[in-house]
Amino acid sequence: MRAITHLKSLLESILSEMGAAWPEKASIEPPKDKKFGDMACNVAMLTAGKLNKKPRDLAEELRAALLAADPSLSKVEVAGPGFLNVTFAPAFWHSTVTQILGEADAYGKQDTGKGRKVQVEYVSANPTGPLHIGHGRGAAVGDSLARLLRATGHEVSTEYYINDAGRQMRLLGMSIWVRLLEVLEKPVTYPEDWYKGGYIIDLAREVIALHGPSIADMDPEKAQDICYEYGMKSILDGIKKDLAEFRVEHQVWFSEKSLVAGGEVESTLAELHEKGLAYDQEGALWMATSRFGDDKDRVLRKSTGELTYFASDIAYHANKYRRGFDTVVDIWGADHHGYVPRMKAAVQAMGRDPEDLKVILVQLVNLLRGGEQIAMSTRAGQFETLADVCAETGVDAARFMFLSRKSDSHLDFDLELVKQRTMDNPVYYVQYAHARICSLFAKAEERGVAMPKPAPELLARLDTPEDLDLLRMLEQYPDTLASAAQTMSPHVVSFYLRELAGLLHRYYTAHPVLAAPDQELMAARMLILAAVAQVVRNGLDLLGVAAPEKM
RNA sequence: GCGCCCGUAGCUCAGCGGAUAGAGCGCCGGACUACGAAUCCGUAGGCCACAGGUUCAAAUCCUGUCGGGCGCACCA
Repeated sequence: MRAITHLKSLLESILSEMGAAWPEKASIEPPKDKKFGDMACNVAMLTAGKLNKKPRDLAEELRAALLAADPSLSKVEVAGPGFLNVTFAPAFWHSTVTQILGEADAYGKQDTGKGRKVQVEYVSANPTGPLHIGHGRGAAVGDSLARLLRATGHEVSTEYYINDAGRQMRLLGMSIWVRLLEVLEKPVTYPEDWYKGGYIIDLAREVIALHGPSIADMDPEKAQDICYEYGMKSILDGIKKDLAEFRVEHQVWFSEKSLVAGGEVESTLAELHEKGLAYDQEGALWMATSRFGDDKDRVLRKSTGELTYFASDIAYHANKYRRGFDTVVDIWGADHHGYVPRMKAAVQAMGRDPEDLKVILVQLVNLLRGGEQIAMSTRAGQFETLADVCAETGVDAARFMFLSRKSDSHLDFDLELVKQRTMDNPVYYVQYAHARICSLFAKAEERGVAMPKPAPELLARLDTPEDLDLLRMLEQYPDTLASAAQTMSPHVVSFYLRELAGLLHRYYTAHPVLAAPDQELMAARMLILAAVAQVVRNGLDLLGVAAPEKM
């Protein structure tokens, strides 16, 4: 981070003296190949035209100016069509160790969000059954994203929307009721589309235990209400427990019912009417979403008089903005992608920029065991639920797996692989890096070696290629965090950690620490390892994965 | 039929305007009388689905084709 911002400000001031501004598209980034130095910049190619110069000539001028401006640049070269390849003096990199150890848990945090209020709504599964593994992925992504946004200076609130009104809930009540009658050996007529899972039978038994068998003789509608109330509460409790177990916290649990009861849906519809964005046709109430780029208009209230989910979703989002959020992030299953245009339309109808709503689509998870696909359909396979999966693989492994892919690509989740404690399984590779360092420090303590204080003379001993690779990587951590937050992609962090862990393991085999040739070198190496451990810890924390000291 | 996402090493995936396309696994061959071998080192493996275009520069952007997934209800 420092390297980039530092270089950029140098170049900006040089360019402004030449009468050119920093072009938006200009980039400063570590080149793929180390032989091109620490940082490569393409600004000469992009501004040469404006200054009426050849890219390489401009690059040469910038090179000279850079070297004159800052002694911490040890080398600047012009390469290829006009790249500036910059190398920093080792002391520059050494100082990142001091910075990391000084900032500790705060290293990498930044205020790019400038306190923007962001809400992340995720999971929000209908309380009609336990969470399955697909919800787990959404939970991991949402939770990690919230951590990422907090670490970059956003004011984040996390939320779970409970669909406790409408048809699905009636179906839940009916399903329990039907099972209840079965259990009591009463005549049953089966409704359409009911929930057939085994847990429904358990719920039915519990209702019987609570209210007695006489419930079967009650007015069915009343009985179903009881069933629904009990079932929803019980299932929701289960969901909360599973999420807590998965280290996922929602600060707000928002009830759809409360929205309806509070009249917010009606008032939202009235507002749309006033704005001329809602109209009646064929006995239904429609919203003119097609005016905002949707394929067609959508129904708000069916001709039966029933509200659609879309209607309450609009009211819900209006409510979110009323609460003062600048940006609202919704995390949905990818099968809902067709819903995005209408929701964006609704946001615009509220007079908002469609960008104020960010929808992250999470692809469904393909659950495997040893390469064989496990059916995820209604038939309750024994490892289908999130809780069961976590019990088998552990929370760390499951979370890391979920966060190690782009969220919009399909994910193969192989139970055999995820629970394996080998290097096939990246979570242990990363955790091992941390544990390795910790156990080294434990050994040092045994031998009465104290953790040294960072000092430039000491750090100057870190001069091998492995040292510099590691230092550069450590310095890159804040940049990684920034780009992960900016693109809302937690997987960027997990890729970074794997790479950092790789460098650490290589370092570890290449350079003895406690057995270093002299005391000073030992101290210097302890410092760089302490910095690595700190960054691994910070990164894993963003993923909600533990950094164990022993494994 | 229309729309969205995706086709990158044998497998699972990064990279999404920049310089010779990367990682892990798997294969093959090496490294413990050194701080944890849950590790490391090395070899092999690619016309980045295909065809056009835009650009000084394309895996990356645009168009089309082919293949895979998902949506297209007065369902959620």
